[in-house]
Amino acid sequence: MNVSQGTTPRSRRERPAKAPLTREGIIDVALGILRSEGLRKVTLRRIAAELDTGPASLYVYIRNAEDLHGQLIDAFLEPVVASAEASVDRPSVDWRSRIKALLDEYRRALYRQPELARIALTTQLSGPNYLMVVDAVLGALAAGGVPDRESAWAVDMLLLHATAEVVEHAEHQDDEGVGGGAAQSLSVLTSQIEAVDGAKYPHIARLGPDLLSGNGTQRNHWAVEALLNGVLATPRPE
Amino acid sequence: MNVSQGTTPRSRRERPAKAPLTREGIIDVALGILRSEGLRKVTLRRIAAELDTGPASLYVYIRNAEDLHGQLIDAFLEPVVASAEASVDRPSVDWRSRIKALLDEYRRALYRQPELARIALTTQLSGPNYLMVVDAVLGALAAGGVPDRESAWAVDMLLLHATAEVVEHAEHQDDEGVGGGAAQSLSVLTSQIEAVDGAKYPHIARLGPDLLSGNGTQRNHWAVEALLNGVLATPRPE
DNA sequence: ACCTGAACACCGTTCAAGT
DNA sequence: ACCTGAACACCGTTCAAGT
Repeated sequence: MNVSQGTTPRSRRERPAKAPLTREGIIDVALGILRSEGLRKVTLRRIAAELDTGPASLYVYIRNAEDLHGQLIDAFLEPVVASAEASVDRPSVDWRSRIKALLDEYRRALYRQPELARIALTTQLSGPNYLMVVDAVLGALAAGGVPDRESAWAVDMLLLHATAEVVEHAEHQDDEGVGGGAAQSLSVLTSQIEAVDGAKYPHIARLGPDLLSGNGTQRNHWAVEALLNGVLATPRPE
Repeated sequence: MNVSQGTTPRSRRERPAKAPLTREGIIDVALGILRSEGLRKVTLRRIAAELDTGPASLYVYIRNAEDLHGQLIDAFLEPVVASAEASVDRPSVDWRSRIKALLDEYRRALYRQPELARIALTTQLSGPNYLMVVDAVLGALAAGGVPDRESAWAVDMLLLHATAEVVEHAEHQDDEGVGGGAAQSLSVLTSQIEAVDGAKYPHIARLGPDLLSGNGTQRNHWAVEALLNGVLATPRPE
């Protein structure tokens, strides 16, 4: 039961405070809203309301809204770390497969909340889970015989590529029309490319719809493979 | 002179309409605000005010705010196209150098307005200038002997990497403290990495500050080199 | 068809005042 | 030191009503 029809005006003490007013409590509430309603609803006003206070109170614990959003990413990276730790126990697995699995898991985690991927790109990540992912990738690169000098720059490329891919290909939340959105935009894109002026854009016209071929996983596995081959073949200057 | 102290209330017809109420006029005004005050100020309300009307009027010509923001990118890509066309006239230049120059120019254009880079990542670009950049990269890849099948996927990787790099490394506009922001955050990062727990993150600890070595151009040229080597060495599956 | 005033339903952040 | 009410200065979008 517990259905309350008609809002009591100004009922300030309906429930006990869900969480204490601490940094952790604030992040907890933010994660709850994020999981149930998406990042767009994770606003300072909303969090404050959930904690039965005003938005001004949060500024004792957080610097600003972006600071808070950045904190949320690390929590979403937990499953990636879990799978990374599992893979360390099985070092027999090919190092390339290990990196691919790691990055697949990383992308999967971000796809769960693609708005976070955009934030991951702009804010400097330094949470424990993110560091663990970086460390795991470095470990696999070392196992594959990639020298440290090149690994140092390669890990950035690999994670940057994975993050950007999510940002680019995530469903730009439609709020409506759940099915077919991606498929439709693909067909729109295909006809756009087929209609391209061959005189102005000869190479696009020549390749045509093959520019859009393959699914996400296929393209990504090829991309990672190419990235690794390139890293192995390209010494860092001087 | 022309100093008007004290605002006349409701002075609706102070100046003649700056631009006609058309899609082009709207984009023109938006570009003006973008160049002089940054993307954050390019709001529908602000544009409408500049056109002496209300924000509701804009919805006859644009679908929504994101639609408008997407339109602005192509204008910023104009210098890239100019340099691309110049390089086509000098096909003697090494194809790798041509791609590097193209991507340098592309990144430079986005760095002028890094907020646009973020939008470039999320919205499906199909403006004439963007298509021209894609075509130029494809042309250079073909000149380098990269097979069409691989070029089709490689062009995406190259531009995705370039765009993401801008999003990641752009000064997160401080609104204050113009100088030293990047340098300071680098030193903060360096000390963070030096303080990392070697037991938990052995690989990060081993590489240490070398993870952050090199400047943007050095890292980017190496990244493009590695990307190209990888693309040349990695056939697309089946 | 095009345009608009006004409203709706919100934002993040600051600050003086309280405890 | 911590917390708050209230204000400041905004947003994008919708819609009934006008022309």
